[in-house]
Amino acid sequence: MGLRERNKADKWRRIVDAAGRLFASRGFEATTTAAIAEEAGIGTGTLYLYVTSKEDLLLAVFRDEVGELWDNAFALISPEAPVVEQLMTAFSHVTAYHEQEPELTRIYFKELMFVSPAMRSGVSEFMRHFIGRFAELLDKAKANGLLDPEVPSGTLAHNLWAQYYSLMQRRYAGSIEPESLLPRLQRSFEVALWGVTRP
Amino acid sequence: MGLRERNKADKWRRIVDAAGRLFASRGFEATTTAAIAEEAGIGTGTLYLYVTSKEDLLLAVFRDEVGELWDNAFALISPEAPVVEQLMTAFSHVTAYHEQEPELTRIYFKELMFVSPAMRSGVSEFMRHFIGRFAELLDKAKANGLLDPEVPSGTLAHNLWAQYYSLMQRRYAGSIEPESLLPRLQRSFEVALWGVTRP
Amino acid sequence: MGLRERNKADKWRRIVDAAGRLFASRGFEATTTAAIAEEAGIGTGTLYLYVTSKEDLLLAVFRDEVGELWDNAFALISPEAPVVEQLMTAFSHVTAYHEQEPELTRIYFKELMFVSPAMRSGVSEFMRHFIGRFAELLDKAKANGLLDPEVPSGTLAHNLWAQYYSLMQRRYAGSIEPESLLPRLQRSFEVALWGVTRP
Amino acid sequence: MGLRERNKADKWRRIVDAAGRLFASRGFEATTTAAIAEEAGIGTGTLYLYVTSKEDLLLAVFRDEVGELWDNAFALISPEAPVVEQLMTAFSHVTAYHEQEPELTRIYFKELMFVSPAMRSGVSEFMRHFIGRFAELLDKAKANGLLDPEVPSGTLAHNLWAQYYSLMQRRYAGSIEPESLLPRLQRSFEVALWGVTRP
DNA sequence: GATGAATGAGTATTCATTCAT
DNA sequence: CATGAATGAATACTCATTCAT
Repeated sequence: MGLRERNKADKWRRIVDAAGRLFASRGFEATTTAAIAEEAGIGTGTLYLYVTSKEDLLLAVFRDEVGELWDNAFALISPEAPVVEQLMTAFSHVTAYHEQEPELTRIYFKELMFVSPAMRSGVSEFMRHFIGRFAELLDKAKANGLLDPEVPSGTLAHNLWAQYYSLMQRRYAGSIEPESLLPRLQRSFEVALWGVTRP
Repeated sequence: MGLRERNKADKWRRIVDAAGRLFASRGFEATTTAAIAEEAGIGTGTLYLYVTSKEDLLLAVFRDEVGELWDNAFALISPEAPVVEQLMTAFSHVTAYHEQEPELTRIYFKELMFVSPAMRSGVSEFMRHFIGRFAELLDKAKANGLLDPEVPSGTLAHNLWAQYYSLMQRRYAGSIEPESLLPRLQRSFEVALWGVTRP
Repeated sequence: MGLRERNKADKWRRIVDAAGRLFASRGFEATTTAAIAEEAGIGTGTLYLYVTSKEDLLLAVFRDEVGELWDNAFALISPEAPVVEQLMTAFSHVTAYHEQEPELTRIYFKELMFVSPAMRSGVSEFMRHFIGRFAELLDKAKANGLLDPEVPSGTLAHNLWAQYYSLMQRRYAGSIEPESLLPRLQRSFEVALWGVTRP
Repeated sequence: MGLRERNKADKWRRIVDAAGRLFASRGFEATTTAAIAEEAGIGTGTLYLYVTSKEDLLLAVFRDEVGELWDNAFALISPEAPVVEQLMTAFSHVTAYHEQEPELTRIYFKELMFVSPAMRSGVSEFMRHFIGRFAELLDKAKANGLLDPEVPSGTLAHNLWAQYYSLMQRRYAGSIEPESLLPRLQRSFEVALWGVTRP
């Protein structure tokens, strides 16, 4: 990596960090691109050499933070544990993290679903990736005799994700209390897997 | 009903109809409250004798239209049919209707989840009501021997609703194609009910 | 006074009291006529049977409160005291009272000077009246040998009033500190009367 | 002065001129910021790179116009003339000018006294500056034997200014006739200086 | 006398994005 | 590569007042 490239990578880091900090403390709309540029120590115009829009910047922050978060979450799973336990291990790690930055999380769930066409695929891809990893998890569970081998892993993974997503949306829209999130999630999973898990 | 009351009810109808029409054709943000008032044939200030905000108006339109829609959808169900078929009868009625007004539907799924605190309970209540009706449907299915009586109806109803909601959000965010909506929904339901339906 | 008249006088009292209370606590612009009507226990339209405008109402409150205030202030004066002392007796009574309701006082000095043509004479008359009483006070002082008999009482009274008014405006515009008001006023009067008072 | 700086100074001039013209012809409230921007040949947003609010703009116009006006007024004074004559020379110049733009003058006296906290110091400073110049004038008069050296120049200057200000407010509130302004002012000054001027 | 439903005018300001330098 | 001055679109909501009942 040359000096120029290192310089560029460094700026990119400063931008993503600055944006994350500001979004978390002020909210998405209340954060101006000028403030982000200043916090990152660059000119307002320079920002647009790195991203195409403010939304794009949010996506970058999201991918950076939440991608790593899920990677860590998957690493915690014991493939021999009962399926619901496996799921809860991963999801409770993620929700615990999100609870530390409720404002930023709120933004993710509010802004990221209805995003401009250009960004849409970025979000979809992200989700597809992790839904895919859940499908793999389910396949492994089948191999370990923990799950009915007949049930389609892909669709089941989608369903589980939808359960999670729905609950998180309601949580961060303010419709359900923080403390009821995990119990509800566990019950959702238990019911979703009712009749297909093998002792 | 006295003259004044009839007059008031009539104005309310004109307002909700006008708002629905305009939201559907121009979108939520692009529709000005002044345009709604004009379309309804009242003064701009009069609008606020009936509604506390533009958001409140959207909620009114939603309740008015979608409430009836779901009432009709439930009326179509044959309680003796297999559970997935029952579900698909109701949901396909609803989705078919929504496909006729994609812009308005998009607004519902985009705007109505993250609504200001004052309106939040209105939305939650609406959903809880229809999720409750699905729970009743499941209870009946249990009584008819179509469903494992052990599985908790309430949580299962929530799960099914989350499946629907998730798919609709992706559909109207532009992430999945219209024609794949119903097949995906059916597969979701089949998997969600896997191992708990009784022939 | 017949029952009807008493009723009317009673309502008028309730209106002026309500308006005074609300102006003092919320400010002039922030107080709606509807709120005043409610506080007074009458209908919104009824208000306009007693006043012609919100401004008119402010003037009524002003006359009611400040008229009595100045009457009391003049009653405190000892005509044999040195002129500056006489003045300070009256003015310090008035300013002390005003300091208890700074918001309302602010409104008087901000709103009442530039009032719509219809109300203008009401305000002018009020001031002329009390300036006239100061002129009388000065005439008495001349008779008592406390003041140069050559100096025109009317113009001098106007000057003293202008000194007071100017200081009060600055005080309630926030340009000078409360505690410096009286010392400044006294110095102003001393200089205004420099060379014309007789020991 | 570089090109960019000249460009900026030029824009600032165009803005202040445009605002002054529009305020004078339409009034303060009736003048929209959009109209000012258009008249100045800049974008509506650009205005706010030069000014923090519409009120701030009014203050700028005031300082620009009235500051120069008073500077010219002081230049006309002959320090050897009797004090009242010196004062009238300056004040009559100012009032004559103001009479040419009564609407703008009305705005100054109505809006500028009760201004938002952020702007307050700007107004105070302006007045203090010119009151200070009157104090100097009085000091010179003392040196020339025209004024009792005992009387405090600062307070007397404040008093004279209050006389002027009070009369102007009444004039532009519509309470006194244009033609009576100068005679009243002269009488006010004569009485204010009664017993302290030396032949 | 009393009511209160209806009216409708009216605008400062922000900020994502661009592009000339 | 980097900058930051310039742009301009875009609108919900309040509330004093009236007048039909």
